[in-house]
Amino acid sequence: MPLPETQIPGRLQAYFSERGIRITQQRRAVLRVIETATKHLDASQILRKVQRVDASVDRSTVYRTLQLLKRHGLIDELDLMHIRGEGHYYERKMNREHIHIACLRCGKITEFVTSTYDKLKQQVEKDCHFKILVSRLEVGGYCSACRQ
Amino acid sequence: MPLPETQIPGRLQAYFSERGIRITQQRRAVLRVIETATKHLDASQILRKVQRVDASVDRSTVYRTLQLLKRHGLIDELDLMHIRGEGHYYERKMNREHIHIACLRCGKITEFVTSTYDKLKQQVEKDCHFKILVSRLEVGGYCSACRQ
DNA sequence: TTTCTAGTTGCGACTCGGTCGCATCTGCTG
DNA sequence: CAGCAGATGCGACCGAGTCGCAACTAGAAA
Repeated sequence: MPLPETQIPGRLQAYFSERGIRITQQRRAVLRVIETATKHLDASQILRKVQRVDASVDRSTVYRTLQLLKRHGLIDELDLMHIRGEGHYYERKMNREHIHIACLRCGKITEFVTSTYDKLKQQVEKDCHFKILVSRLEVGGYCSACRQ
Repeated sequence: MPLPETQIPGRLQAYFSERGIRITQQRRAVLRVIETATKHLDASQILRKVQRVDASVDRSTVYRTLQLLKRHGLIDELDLMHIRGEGHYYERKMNREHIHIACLRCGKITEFVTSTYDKLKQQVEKDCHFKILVSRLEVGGYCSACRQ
């Protein structure tokens, strides 16, 4: 019998409890929003979604949780070429790093995975004697629809 | 690995006068600072350097000039993995796009040019039917010195 | 050389993303 | 179930960047 959905700890929550990081109601809500997000969210969007579950959650709690996740390498921070505003977008860290392709006209974000990216990072590590922990490749331009 | 200084001084100003963009004392000072910079500067560093020449230049003039340069594709805007603060860094657009490698411990920024990067961008254009105008690849990790 | 004006500037007020200090509260372990 | 380290909410704060407006100026035209 599977547990009811609210009791299934997500991957992020599992990571927290394994490491003895305290899981609070507020954190659980933030993690849930990030885990179930279908697109890139910025901090204020995350806050709004969290507050639909628990209206008392504060901005700073969301920011602090995002910092925590970033420090543990569980989320990636994106700029998305500053298409809308100056803030950052967040997404769960995926198994495979991918390229973010942002259309400067319609604002659509596409993700693209290719082994060439992995090769490029390997080359940087070798040629520059550098240990890569995070990388971010963002591309801006016009998608095929907008070029018509 | 650092790029050679191949830029002819005054190119930005030349671009302006060719296009009939008004050249003011303030703009001249900002362009000069950007053209003679030996490292990546953020807006407030540019302002400080400009004010050493003309103390009356205002923040907003620097920001407006940076916007102008960005719009004309004459400078690149960098995040540099937010090593110090949230602001942006600027550099003259080079002939060849390069990767920015930021050491998360000592803060050193290295630039790296490779044809693999060009190939990767070509692949994105082809596979995603996307016209790339700007791209930004930033890498964070530990340099060889900091790993000792 | 002087005149004229569209474009630029300085200023101050503002927005917005993000941080911090502090009093209060709460997961968690014993 | 008690104790407390660590998390939260709140409000003040910070720094980056923007904007409206009156004053100024580069540079074309006379």
